[in-house]
Amino acid sequence: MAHSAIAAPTATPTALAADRRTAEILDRIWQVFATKGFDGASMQDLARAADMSVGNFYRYFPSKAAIIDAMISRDLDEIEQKFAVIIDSADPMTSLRATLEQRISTEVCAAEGPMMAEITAVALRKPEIGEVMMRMEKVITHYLMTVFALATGLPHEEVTRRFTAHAGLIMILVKGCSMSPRKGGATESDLLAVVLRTIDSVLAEVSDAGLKGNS
Amino acid sequence: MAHSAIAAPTATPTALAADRRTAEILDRIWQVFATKGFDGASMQDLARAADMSVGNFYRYFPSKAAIIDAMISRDLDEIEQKFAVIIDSADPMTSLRATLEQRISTEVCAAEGPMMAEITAVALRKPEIGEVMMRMEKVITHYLMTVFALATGLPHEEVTRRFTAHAGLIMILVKGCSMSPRKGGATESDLLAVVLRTIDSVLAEVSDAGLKGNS
DNA sequence: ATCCCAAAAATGAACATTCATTCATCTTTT
DNA sequence: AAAAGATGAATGAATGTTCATTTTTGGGAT
Repeated sequence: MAHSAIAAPTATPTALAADRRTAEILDRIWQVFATKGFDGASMQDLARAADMSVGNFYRYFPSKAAIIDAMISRDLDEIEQKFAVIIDSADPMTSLRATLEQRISTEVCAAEGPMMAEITAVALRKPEIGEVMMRMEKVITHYLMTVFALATGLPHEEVTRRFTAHAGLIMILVKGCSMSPRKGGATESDLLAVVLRTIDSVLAEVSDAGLKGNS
Repeated sequence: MAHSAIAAPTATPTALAADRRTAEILDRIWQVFATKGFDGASMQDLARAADMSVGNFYRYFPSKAAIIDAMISRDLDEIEQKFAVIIDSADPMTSLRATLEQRISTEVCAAEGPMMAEITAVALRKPEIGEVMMRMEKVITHYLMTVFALATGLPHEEVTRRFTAHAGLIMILVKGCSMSPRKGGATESDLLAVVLRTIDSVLAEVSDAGLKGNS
């Protein structure tokens, strides 16, 4: 019943084409969700935004939940790519910090905050989507643990035991920044600075554990 | 056009009765919003939850936005009462910390997180509600500044200049906690501890500014 | 190149619901 | 009995979903 709307990349070229098509559709409709909300956006709205007929739209997304599902999967793909770069870098911790700073300060698009807020709200309301979101946070946490393990030299298991909550705090901060009401376009620079300092202190705490443990 | 759904308490006894009535209605319907969302909840849903006819319901709330408006005003009233206690206490900073800890760790109701998430999402989507929410955050910030001023002995104006961003961070943390997905019922205690430690360090930073400035 | 055709993609009208909003009417209060 | 409170059926517009039909695509045979 609960299946990913974006199929895992199989060998079939048709499947790849379909994936590209759904990705293109997502590009066109995500703003509708951001501006009208999950229930506020009608299937006809979405179909029109995707520039296709209603009937055809149903061929790609049988429900709104499937769309959110696909969007989250897609975000996750982006995040995984970024983590791959971070983990491959010479200094993963510094690289992570840089990525987080960019994520916080850059307003990728004015509609990204509302989108994140909407997904968060829906996740708390609909269990099916809540699970998808939780999976995403689990994966992100896992990557963070990998970075922490690399940076401290501690075993992955110990890092997980000690710093999972730190990962949770970081995710709250990043989310909170993108969802904070923007006036001139970006989050107020003062708030941004304080949040960034907080992130630094969280990361420093992790790094310190590595120094002490490896003495 | 933009008016508060809960009228300011006038001298008329009728107005007081009306306020009590709307408050009672809010008590009955806020769960509907939390479980179905802003657009997902229909007027008939809300009227049924309020235990009255649809037509009568419109007499109290001419629109959904008016309901959210009233809910925010009501939350603000609660918050103002808490701040009144904090400011009157012997050690406002410690009292603030205690209140924040309670706010973070207590799950007042299972539906409060979804409600907060929903309001946040709607605020970013509908400008009319965004303004109301911003007013609320402005007021909260003002109260925090008052506490900070009391605790540091610094003038209100200087505190505002230096620590408004700190207030923003605190609000992000509190919001983030109530909106983080709960598994067993409350937020994971580990995450809670880390968040509380962060709040402590933010408050400590403010207090330190007082010690240095008053030397 | 050309023709053919089956599979896939795309259409949009149609149907049954549901929703927001109104209002003539009834009931309670003062 | 006047005023305020409360009712719920009625209306018209929107919405989710389906499906019979049309269009496009891709590739094998001529």
